[in-house]
Amino acid sequence: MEKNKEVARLFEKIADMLEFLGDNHYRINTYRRVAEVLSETTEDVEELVKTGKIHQIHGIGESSVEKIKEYLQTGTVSLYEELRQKVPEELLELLEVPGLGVKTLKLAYDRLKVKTKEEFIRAVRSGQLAFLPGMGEKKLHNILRGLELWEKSKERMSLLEAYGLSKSLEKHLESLRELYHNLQSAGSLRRRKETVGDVDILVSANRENWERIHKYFVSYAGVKEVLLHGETKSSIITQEGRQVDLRTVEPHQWGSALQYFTGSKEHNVRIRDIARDRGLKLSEYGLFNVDTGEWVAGRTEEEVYEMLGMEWIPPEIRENTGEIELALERKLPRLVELKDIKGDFHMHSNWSDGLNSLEEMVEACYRLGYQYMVIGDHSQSSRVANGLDPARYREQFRLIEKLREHYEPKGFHILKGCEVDILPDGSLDLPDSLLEEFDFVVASIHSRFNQDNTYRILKAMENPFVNLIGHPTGKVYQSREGYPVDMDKVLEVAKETGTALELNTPRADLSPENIKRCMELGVTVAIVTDAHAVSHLPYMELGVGLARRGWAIPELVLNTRDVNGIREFVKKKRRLLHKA
DNA sequence: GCCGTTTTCGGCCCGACTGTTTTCAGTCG
Repeated sequence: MEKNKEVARLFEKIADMLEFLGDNHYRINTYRRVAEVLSETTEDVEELVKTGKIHQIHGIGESSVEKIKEYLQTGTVSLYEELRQKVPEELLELLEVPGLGVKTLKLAYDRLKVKTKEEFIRAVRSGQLAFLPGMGEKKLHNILRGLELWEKSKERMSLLEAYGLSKSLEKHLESLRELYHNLQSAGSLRRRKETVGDVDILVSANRENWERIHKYFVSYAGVKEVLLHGETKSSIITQEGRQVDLRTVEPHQWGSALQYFTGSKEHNVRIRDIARDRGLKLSEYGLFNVDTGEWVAGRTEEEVYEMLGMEWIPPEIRENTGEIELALERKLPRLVELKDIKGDFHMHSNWSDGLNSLEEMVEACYRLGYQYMVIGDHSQSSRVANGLDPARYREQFRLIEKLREHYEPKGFHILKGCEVDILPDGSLDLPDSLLEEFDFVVASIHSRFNQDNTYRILKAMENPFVNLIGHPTGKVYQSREGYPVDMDKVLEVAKETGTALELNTPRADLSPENIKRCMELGVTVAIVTDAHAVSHLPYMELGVGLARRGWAIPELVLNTRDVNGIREFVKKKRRLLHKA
């Protein structure tokens, strides 16, 4: 799928360049749309061209197909080459900076003759930019802050990016399957941290195969630079500037190495202390008797923890925040697992701002083995997201009812739902008379992110038809801090009203601390993917990991209930609030 | 540039928010 990303990146660049030149924005938007479709599709672009299926994809027209073909044949597109002559390509990379747009870059280019990222940053820091029309003190300050955020975000990647990258490399290594015993990503990715520095892939194999494995690893298509190429360790930098390390160990070292490279550092320091107290020494090569130097354990992680007198500890909670004490007493709670998950509550179709049709989303959820799904397209006030008005929801109901005839007999349930906007005054974007007809309602804030929004959330939870508060803190990783919100009050009212709080996987906006508090107070959490395409649905695995970091137990995770349990959850709140 | 049960032209990307302004421009979702 590297080719899909390459072509998508190229179309994205063309769009940016056209925008810089002030081209027709509908045309620009088309290029962006093609890029999006290509990067989200699950099929290989070369295959799509070969079979001619590319012509059937909505949003990709004749002109785009020609450019894709040209790229696949020649490695570039003539329009792109032409644009490069007219546009300072490197400068446009700064469009990633929050608060910086094409107009500001153009202004600096025209007036200050700024052509590179370096030159632009220098112009901002030296105050030169301030002399340009429309540039006040605050604007300059915001650009500086944006630059800081941008530079910081380049240091670490989001969990989603790291996950995608590791999957891609795992797939690459898959063709050597007969050469190794085990393969797994370790480090903060395995611990499901919100941000990941670099991806660590660990492989156990017989020593004679190591050389071939490393050689093949560095031949990955997305490599920009090979930092290190050895027999036990190799490091590459990808086109996106991300580092991936590969380490090889012998099969009998697998468990101790996985334990060692998973961390966290704090957890491992404590674990090694415990080993020392028992006359043992723990390293990535195994657990050894200090006196005799004899190898004691290391084949599996379970074996290592067992020899240290404790039960196996899930990677997501290895932070030395109490998990070791509980493991020694063998009193760790059973955390929620992917296999407990019976459905997803928040996703979009192309009825609003999703990429795939409702039919495609339904089929994909069915194939994931879920028992149910909730479609949750945006409501009318989200105009950019093509939100639905009551009439279109009712039209969607009819389609859902039709699809049910096919899926219900298979034991798969399609629940009518929506993601209704919580308006500035805390009221909802849809009338109660319509909300009542949904099987499940998600309510979210999509405006006024800079103010305290506690009152809006509380008011929405008081509505008997609202079952889940979408992305309750408003945080979006690396681009938005989230609005101030009084979590104590939100948790209290969530508990009182029987409303669940959303752990939104791509945003990672319910922190492990907040999830822990939900667990302590008995507030139900729902893990959702907020999928805008079929390809996003498997992120559930990461959502479960994020929940586990907050020590989430199955009893308080809504997705572990069966469809009757969900209907009961909805009914219970309606009964409770109607009485009041 | 793409699309079409209003179909080969004309509509699609609108409105909030912020900041620099005195009536508007840039960014973002």
